[in-house]
Amino acid sequence: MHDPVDTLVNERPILPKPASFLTRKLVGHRGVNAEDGRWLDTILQRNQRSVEPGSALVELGAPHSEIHVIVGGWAMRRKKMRDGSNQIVALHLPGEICEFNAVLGMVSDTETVAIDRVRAAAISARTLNELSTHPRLGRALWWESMASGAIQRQWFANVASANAATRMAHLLCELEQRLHLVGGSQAHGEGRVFTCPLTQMHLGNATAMSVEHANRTLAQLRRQFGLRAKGGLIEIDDLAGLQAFCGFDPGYIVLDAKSHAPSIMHGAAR
Amino acid sequence: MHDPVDTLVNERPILPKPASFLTRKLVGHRGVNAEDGRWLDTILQRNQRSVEPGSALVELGAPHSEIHVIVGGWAMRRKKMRDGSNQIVALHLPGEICEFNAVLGMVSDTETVAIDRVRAAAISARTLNELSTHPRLGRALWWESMASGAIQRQWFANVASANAATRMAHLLCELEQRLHLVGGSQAHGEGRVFTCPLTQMHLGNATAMSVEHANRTLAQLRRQFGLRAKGGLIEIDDLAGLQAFCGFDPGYIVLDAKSHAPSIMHGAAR
DNA sequence: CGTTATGTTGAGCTCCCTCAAGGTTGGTGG
DNA sequence: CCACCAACCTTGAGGGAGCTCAACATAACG
Repeated sequence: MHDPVDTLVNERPILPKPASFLTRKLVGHRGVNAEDGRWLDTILQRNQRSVEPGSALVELGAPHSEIHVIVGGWAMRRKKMRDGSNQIVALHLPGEICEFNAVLGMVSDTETVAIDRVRAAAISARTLNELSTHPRLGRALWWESMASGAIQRQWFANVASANAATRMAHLLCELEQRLHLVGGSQAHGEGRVFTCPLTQMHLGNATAMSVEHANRTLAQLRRQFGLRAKGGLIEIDDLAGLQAFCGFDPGYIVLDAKSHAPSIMHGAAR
Repeated sequence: MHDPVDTLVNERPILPKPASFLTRKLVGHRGVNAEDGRWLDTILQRNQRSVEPGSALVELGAPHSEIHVIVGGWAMRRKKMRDGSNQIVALHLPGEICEFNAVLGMVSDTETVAIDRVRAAAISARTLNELSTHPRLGRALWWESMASGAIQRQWFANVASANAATRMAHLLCELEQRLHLVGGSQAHGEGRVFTCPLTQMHLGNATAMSVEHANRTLAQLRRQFGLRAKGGLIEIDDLAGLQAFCGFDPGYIVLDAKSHAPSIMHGAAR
C-alpha cells in the first residue's frame, strides 16, 4: 500500500515531479510518452489562474477560444433551466479538461463554476496549434473528449433508468475511479478515501434527486457499504460491494488506449 | 413557403443535387464551401450499405476505425443496462454522424441500431486523413461532434429536472429542428410535418418514461398543441406554442459557425 | 384475414418530492 | 475562549407524478 503518485513516477522514472494530474493520467493511461508529458507540464504551468468557489471559470453565452485544464480543485458544469434552477450536467476533477467546445469558438450552452477553490491552466488556440508537433498528445486530448462524452451518456442512462440509490452509488464509484486515474484516491483499510468538496446538495443535483433524498440515500449506502461522506472527505469501506450494487464498470472511463488505435486523428479534426 | 431544399440550393447554386443531407447541413449551416461539399458527396457515395430495422450499425464492445454517416433512415444509440433493459441515449437522423469515438479505435460502450431501414456511408480512417486537405470540412465535423455533445447534455438536464410533458415536447421540438437543418421538415398549414419512424416505445424510452405514460403525454400534447404522432408521421399544428411550453431554444443545435471561429482545430485533435 | 406490433385507457401502488422542523458543524468577531 | 451565524446535514409526514399490471382497440402486414 504505497502512494499512487510514487507508483506512477516509479513506473516512468523519466517523468519528474511535480507532474500535473493531467500529465500523470495521459502518460499513465493514454499512451503519451515522457517527453510529451514534460512539454505539456511546461504549458500547464503558464497561464494559470485561481478561481474562487462559486465563480465562473467559463461563462455562459460568450464564445471562447481556449480550453481549461483543472490543475487543482473541483468545478461543475451547469445549465440554467427555464424555471430558474441550475442543473449540474458534469463535474470536472483535477487533471480534467473543461469545455472542449470552446476550441471551436463555439458559444457555450453552459457555464463552468468552481466548487472549491480551483486552479486552472488555460491553453490558448495558438498553443493548441503547436500540438500538431506532438501527435500522440493531440490524440490523447481527443481521447479525453470522447471519454467525457461516455461519462455524459452514462449519466443520462442512469438518471433515465436507475433508481436513486443506484444512481448515487454509481456517481460515487465513478468519482473514485476518475480520481484513481490521477492518483487522487487513497487506500484506507479494506476500502478507499478521497477528498471531495461536493455537498449533499451537489451530489443530489448531479444525480437528479432532492437534497433530502440524497441524504437518505447516502445514509442507506453508509449502512450497506460503510460509506461516509462528510466534511469534504469520502470514505468507502466496501468499494467492491458498492460497485457490484450499482453495476459499475470502470471500462467507460479508463478506455485504455493501449492496443488498437492507429495514428488516425491526424487531420480528421483539422 | 417553399421547399427548404430548394432554398438551400438556390442560396448556393453551385452545389448540385442530389446533395446528401450531411452536405446540405454543412454547406448551409457550418460554413463549408461548395467545392468541399462536392468532395464530401463523392466520399459519401462510396462504401454505402443498407441496414435492416433492428440490426446493428455499430456493434457494442468491438473497436472500430471508421465513422458512419446516416444517408437515409433513423438509428438509435443505446446502452445495455444491468437489468437487461436497453436505454436509448441518442438518436441519429439523416445527415448525422454516428459514434465519433470510433475514430480513435475506441471500444464502444454502446451499440447503434437501425430503427427503420437505414442507409449509411462508412468513412474510413484513411479517408478521414485526407480531410487534412479540407480544413473547413474537418472543422465542420468537429463542430458536429460538439453539437451532439450539447444535445446529450440537454437530454440529461431535461430528464434530471423536467417533467414528462416538458421532456416529450422538448424531444419533439429538437427532432423537428434537427430535421429542419437538413430540409427534412415541411410546412403544413400553420405548423410542420415530418416523417418519423419512432414508435411511442422509442419516444418513451428516449425521454425516460413508460410506454403508457408516453401515450398519455402525447395525448395531452395533441390536445394542447395539435400534435399528431402516428403511422411514421409527426404533425405539429402549433409549433411555436410547443416550443414555448417546453422552453425550447434551437441555439444549442444550430450553433452557427458564422462569426468567430479561427481555423483553430488544425492539430488540436491530431 | 389471422397474427403481431402498436396504440389506448383504467386502477392501484411506490418512489421520491415538498414542506417543515430540528440538529450539527465550522468560521468569525468580540 | 465563547457567542453567534450561516451553511450544511438529518429526520418526519403527507402528497403526487409516473410506474406497473391488466385489459382492450386499432393498425400494419404477409
